[in-house]
Amino acid sequence: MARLSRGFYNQDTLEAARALLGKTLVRRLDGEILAGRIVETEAYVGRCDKACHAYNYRRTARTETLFAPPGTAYIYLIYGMYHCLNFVTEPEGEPAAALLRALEPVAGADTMTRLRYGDKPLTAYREKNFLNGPGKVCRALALTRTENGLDLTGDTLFICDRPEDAGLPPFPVPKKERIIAGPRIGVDYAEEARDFPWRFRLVKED
DNA sequence: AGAACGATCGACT
DNA sequence: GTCGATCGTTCTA
Repeated sequence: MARLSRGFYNQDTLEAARALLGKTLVRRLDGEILAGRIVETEAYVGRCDKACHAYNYRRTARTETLFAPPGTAYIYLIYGMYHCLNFVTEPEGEPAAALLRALEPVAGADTMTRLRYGDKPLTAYREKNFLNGPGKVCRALALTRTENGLDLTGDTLFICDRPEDAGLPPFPVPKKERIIAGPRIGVDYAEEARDFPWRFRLVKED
């Protein structure tokens, strides 16, 4: 199965965050394949970014994963009850990562729905807000701190250019799409970094 | 040891 | 639009 190699992650974080849009994230869970098309990311760069956990190379038990080799999964607990998944970028020792913010479901939708909503009835509201947030994505993929540090070149969690690269049916890609950049969500405390246009979304053209 | 806070979400007005 | 849930991480002392 053709997946992104370590070399992909070993690049500038802003470039990686943009390049991840449209790619297919694959999660293997109990032999089943869960997958989604990446449609929203954010960049976090420890060297220069006060919103990054590892700003100014701050090294703690939590941020240790950000110093790992590129192509490592950085997963942390936020607000005491949700998790966020990041893809570590840049050469080892440069603490930086792309945060996964949203997916379009590609495979394993039934399982993802159950992980996210249990037996609650599916409403239009829930359909619309299925995978459009970092905590939601981690819930639907059953990712917690247990998976922190996973190697993205392994078999449990990885990224492909297209669903076919993981043996999945093709995803109907919209004819016209563009990338929208804007300020990141939830980093108002981060002084000048709050305004960095480091949030990237893949949106359909009108 | 204690306190403050957070890369969120869903319920509610 | 507002607000509370909930707890690990981090810093202070």
